[in-house]
Amino acid sequence: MKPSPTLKKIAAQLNVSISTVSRALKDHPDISIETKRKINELAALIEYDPNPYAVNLRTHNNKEFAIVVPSLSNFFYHSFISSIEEDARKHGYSIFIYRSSNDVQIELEILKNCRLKRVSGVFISITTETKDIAPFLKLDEYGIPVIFFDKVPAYELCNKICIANEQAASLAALAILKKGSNDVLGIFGDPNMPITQVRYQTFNRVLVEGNPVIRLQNVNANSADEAEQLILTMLADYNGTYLTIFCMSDEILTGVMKAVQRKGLKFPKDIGIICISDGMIPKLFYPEITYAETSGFKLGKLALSRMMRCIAGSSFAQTIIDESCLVEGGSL
Amino acid sequence: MKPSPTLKKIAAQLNVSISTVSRALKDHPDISIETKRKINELAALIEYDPNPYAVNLRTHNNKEFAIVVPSLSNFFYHSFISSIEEDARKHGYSIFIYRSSNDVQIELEILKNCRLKRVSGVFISITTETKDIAPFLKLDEYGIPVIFFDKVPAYELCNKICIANEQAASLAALAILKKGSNDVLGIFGDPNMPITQVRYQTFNRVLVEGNPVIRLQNVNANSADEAEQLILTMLADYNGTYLTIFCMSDEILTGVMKAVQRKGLKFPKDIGIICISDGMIPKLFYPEITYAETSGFKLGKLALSRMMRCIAGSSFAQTIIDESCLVEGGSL
DNA sequence: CTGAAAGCGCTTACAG
DNA sequence: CTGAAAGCGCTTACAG
Repeated sequence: MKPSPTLKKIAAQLNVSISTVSRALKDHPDISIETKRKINELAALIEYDPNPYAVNLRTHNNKEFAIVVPSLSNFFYHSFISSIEEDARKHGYSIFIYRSSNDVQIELEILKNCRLKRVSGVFISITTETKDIAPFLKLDEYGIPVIFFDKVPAYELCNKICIANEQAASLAALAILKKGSNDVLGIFGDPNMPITQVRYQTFNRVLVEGNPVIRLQNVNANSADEAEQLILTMLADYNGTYLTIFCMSDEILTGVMKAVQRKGLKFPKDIGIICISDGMIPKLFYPEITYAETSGFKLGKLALSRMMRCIAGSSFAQTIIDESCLVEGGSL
Repeated sequence: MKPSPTLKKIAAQLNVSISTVSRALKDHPDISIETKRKINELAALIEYDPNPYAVNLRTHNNKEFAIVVPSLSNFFYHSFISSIEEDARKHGYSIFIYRSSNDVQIELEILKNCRLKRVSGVFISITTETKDIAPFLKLDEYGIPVIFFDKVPAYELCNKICIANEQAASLAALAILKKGSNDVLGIFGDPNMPITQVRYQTFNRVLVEGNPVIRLQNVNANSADEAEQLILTMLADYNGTYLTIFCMSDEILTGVMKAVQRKGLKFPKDIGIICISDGMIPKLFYPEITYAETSGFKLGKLALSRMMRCIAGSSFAQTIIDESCLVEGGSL
């Protein structure tokens, strides 16, 4: 195991003090040009680079962000991570990835880890069970900014970057109204999750406001498989051309598409489909599925720029809502 | 910004030396039970945790792995990352994520970063342009084990965890032979990539060995869109029931499925499809696509266990090839 | 323009 | 059983 070059070694070789080497390498104005030249030359030659642990011990400044998500097998989070990574690298930051597995206990451990490592900032999508805001405030006390994204706490005095759930649900409802569909089936995820509630309420409200006599039915499914079974059962005798299905998420869509394909239904002829999605799954089908977009990528950009402002000193808590938009496929 | 608790503060409050506190907290046998009790109590109370930067400066042991991949928008890498993260956390390790964007220059920067941070180990899937093995050997000189996975260098004296490309291609070919198909279209990615070459050669060899009079055509596509256009053109007049298509990757499959859906072809009746995949995309369709499995998840498990052995002192270079297996859908 | 010294928070060989 | 001291590799206020 090769020892790393240090200031000490450079100093010894050039018969100057460690202080001088340190200053020369950071281009301190006090040091003479000639000394700087000599030192920089040798440093380049032996590939000196400061030990970040020693630096951090003095300056408390590493360049590391942590991203904490409930799950890693999720396209939305991937594009968020991907988006952050891209910009972070440009700013010289490295990224820690942590997964809470939607477990509050693990989440706490991770937060502690972030605190111990004195990361420069934390991006987190909290678990569905997270009620206690204290551990986050604690990070703040240690000067570590926390940016919540996607799944955010109700607590107001914090930085949140959210998907426009209401807008997305509303856009989907409006698209259905515009299409003139009179029979609508809404399929939603876990009814206890705030995101489900918001999407459910908005979708229903907009739809009924727009068409008071619409025939609207809503169901819940906790997995793609459940959604598939539900649709198969509900459409057992279906051979019409009138129904429009709204899928709250990619997971639901996946199950619904399985059922629709199994029954050999064609859209938009036999059945209409619209969903809220990041866009990856909808584009796998032909015709592509029409969706209201929730972009992890755009969310990442917003989150990072908010983070950089926090690091620059802004202590102002802010909630930013990313705009959604309708992406038309041929499924409606 | 709250100052962190330190050994010094504990020592001062209890009128003992810093050394004693340090030893007590790590349950050193020298320290009396009573002293340990007092110290541990106070430490727990003020939530003391050692500063990892100070520890590292002394012990050169952080618990951090880096994962470097060419791209983050890739299901295979995600399941690899997800797999590593899971086990790493259990061992107390944190994960840095780096993306090279398939750019050698960025890859070099990342490797340097890993060296400076003295990570405990690096998992890397190299860029298609990476020729120079020196930067990796350098990490090794600094005592940082490198585990290559998926895209690995030709160089022999290193640890590689590979997908069973030959086996997967062979399994796909055998499945087609078993099915008795006489007309086969193989669609492959970038012909300059070793992975393409291996899959191409094996697939063709096994198929022709098994059925010397088989009608076999091969084409290349560099993207899903290109694959879609290719198929649309080639199948412009197709209305038979004889063709079987082999897709080398998820990306190719995505394009092919677009075309197949567009033309309204049913499998397995009108057309047969088989691919090499991690399994996510094939399961979105009905019937599900039959595929030879390449599991990022299993690869991750293998890579991590190899890494742990390297850290434990094994300097033995080893190439491990993950087994593939055929997952039957209804597309063949 | 340069250096000696203190200190960041820890660990550990040495001494008692 | 406990402590003083050296040192990991750096930065920076102070002195000259």
